[in-house]
Amino acid sequence: MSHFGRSGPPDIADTYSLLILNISFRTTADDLFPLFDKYGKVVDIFIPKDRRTGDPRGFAFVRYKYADEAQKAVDRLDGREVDGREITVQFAKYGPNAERIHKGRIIEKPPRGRGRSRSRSPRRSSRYHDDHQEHGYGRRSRSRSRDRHDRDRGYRYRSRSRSYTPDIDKTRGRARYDERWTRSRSIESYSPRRSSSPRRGRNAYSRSP
DNA sequence: GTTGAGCGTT
Repeated sequence: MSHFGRSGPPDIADTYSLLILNISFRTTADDLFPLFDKYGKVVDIFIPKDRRTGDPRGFAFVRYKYADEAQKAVDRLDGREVDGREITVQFAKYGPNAERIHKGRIIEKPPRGRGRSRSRSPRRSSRYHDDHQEHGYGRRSRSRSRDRHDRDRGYRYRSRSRSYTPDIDKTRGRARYDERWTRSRSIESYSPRRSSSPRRGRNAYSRSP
């Protein structure tokens, strides 16, 4: 039975979330359920996936009903070999709503609105500190190897390409692909400034020695 | 067919 995550989170009121890292990309909740359920009562299992490609990111969340069972599972399944890879089991640090989690359990949010003294000065101290954070999405690259793969292919392709005739066939195929991408990109974000630099392209006409 | 630091939903 794999009705996990089929209808969203069932109940995260009194449940302890565990984070499973270093799992195989093909590992599913069904594969982890019998493993974690053996050490305790598993309430729900969720494996986040990429919304663009839809591929799993390589980690899963297992929610236990009791903390003692979760702790045991961490101590037991942590470092276990699953699907040929060693998985890492530990308590979740953050929550689904970006909330803090203590010992795998979500900390209740503080009541807002009522009881808040608005008579206080509007000046805040943590504001400046938070501002120091980087505004850009400097997150870790999900797959740096994949990028390298693409780049490597391009590099090899360029180095290998030394003829003029066979390029036509490939150029045509690539042109169509680029057109499709250009159309998609035009809708998302259009940069007229960029297009207004045809000179650069001509200037960058570097001849291969 | 692949990859490998990290923190979450139809």
